Amino acid sequence: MRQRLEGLLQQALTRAKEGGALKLDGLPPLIFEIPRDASFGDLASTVALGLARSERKKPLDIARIIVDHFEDAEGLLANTPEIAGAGFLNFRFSSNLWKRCLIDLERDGCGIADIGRGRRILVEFVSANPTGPLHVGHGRGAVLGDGVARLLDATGFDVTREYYINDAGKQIDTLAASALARLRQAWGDTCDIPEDGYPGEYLVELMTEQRAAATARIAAALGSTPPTDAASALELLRSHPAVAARICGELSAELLLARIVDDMKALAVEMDLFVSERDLRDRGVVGAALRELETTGFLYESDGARWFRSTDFGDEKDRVIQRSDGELTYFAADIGYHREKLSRGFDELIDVWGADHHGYVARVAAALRALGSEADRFRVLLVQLVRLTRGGEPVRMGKRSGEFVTLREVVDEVGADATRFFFLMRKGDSQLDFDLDLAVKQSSENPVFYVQYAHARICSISRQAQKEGIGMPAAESAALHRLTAATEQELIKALATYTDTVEEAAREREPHRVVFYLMELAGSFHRFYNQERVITEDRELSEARLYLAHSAQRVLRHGLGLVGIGAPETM
RNA sequence: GCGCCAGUAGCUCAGUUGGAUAGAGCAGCGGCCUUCUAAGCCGCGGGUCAGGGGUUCGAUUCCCUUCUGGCGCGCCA
Repeated sequence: MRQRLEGLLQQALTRAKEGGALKLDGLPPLIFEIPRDASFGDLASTVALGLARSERKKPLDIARIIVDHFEDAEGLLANTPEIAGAGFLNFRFSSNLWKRCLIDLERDGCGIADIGRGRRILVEFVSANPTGPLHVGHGRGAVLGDGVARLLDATGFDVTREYYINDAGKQIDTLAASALARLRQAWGDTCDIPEDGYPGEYLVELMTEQRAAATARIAAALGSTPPTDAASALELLRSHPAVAARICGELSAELLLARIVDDMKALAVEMDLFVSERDLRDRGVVGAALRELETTGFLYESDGARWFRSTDFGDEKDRVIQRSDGELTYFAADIGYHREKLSRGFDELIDVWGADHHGYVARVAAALRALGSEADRFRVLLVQLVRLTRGGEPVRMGKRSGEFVTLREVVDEVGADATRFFFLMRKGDSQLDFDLDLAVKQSSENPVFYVQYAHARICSISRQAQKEGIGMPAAESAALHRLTAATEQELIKALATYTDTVEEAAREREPHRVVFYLMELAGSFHRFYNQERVITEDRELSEARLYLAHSAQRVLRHGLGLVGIGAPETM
């Protein structure tokens, strides 16, 4: 919608400049906004207000100049732009222009602009350690990352979705020790899991289930025959704890990752790539990154450790990348990983992290700068943790206690659509209260149904129309000028802002804007539906309304697809 | 103590790179189905945009400050 008007306004400014009426040193931003009050027109621009200072003229005078140079050869506007208030330019659309807006929606992808132009973006998200099932917080990150990826995809970016597997380091060691203890327990041993191990029930189930397979794998690694009774199995596990732990760690990480993948799939989230930390280390990626930093002089030794000079790029303090005991830090691995991302030729890197890691942003950004990347090629989207409540009572979560409501439980309870919708109803960096009782209800309080219902209603109208032999008119021949009722006008306007909304959401990487738009569009449709009948005796009017309803259906389906939610034909 | 994010209606939250009279959902009250799906629609009430100062034609939006909440500040991951 904005796009349609931008050209005209730009031309007026150019003419004014050529005629010497305006100086226009730089390209002024053409800011359009939808006026709150319909009496101010359909679209307003504040460009005259913005130019006041640089032109050293009164906003009203500038507005006058712009209007004087304004030409509308195609009759897109209902009248010449009005000047109002301090210098607003108010534009009122002609039915001709509204029609074009609706026709635009018929193009591929609803006519959304190609703002990406094929730029390659890597979106890394979830990346949960394979040490347990996903919890609700992971789910929010998964849905946000996936939503951003879908948005970028729809706006012409070449998107890759990636999951980084932390399958090396301490957490995996802890998992290995915990899994081994559970395996021994499964054979009847009375041993405890380690002090700060993973106490969750899922590991008990997993290792009980995998008792024979895990033990056989350990035996195979040791070159011995698989034990058949509990006594010899325990004998094997006790006499070779290191090998047993390693195998237990590998096996459980493998199976837990498979479970994570399955949990994401249940939420309609799928990755293009999985990158293993261990694999990166084995390939020498981390070492290469550190050597590069060494060569370029960003590393130094102090107190027996090696530090990265992250303060050179705005971090609060320098960070250790190799401890005095020779062990590389987690940060070192992350530097390697991000350098490897750059080496794959992406134009931009997006990481979705839990907000509790925000202190980490500056150092990774610093590392990327040190490796030669521009500052704006890396962006972190932070997701606040989810506060889960049930019956008003907060549900305690956390791997420490081993008791938490898993993402899978929530999805099984309320469905993928509602779960995604709830997660995307809030801005990523604001806290989210997820009321399970509310989400389970599947009643009118649950807004996802409100939007889906609008879509299903339109499908129902289509079926009815078909039954009565009323066909969809071609866009050009539809009598859209007959759609003059207030609810019809409101619906047309809502539809016309769709592409603007999507483009804005993509630019800001904020899928929640699409969700809010869909709720508003659904509201506009429901009001229209209640006010006017689509199928009437008046053939021409019926077809025009049918065309309008179909436009709404197309946008609803597209928008729901953008946030990964189904568009049901019946409910 | 320092840093990041937040504070908007009873509750949960939007608020379009600073714009015109600050919005939605839920909760509360009252209406609307012989007609395309009532999981819907219409109406009513509800605010010191946490407080204070500054920047300017104009501030919920930007800057400073105070208060409150969450998180982060390790040779942990």
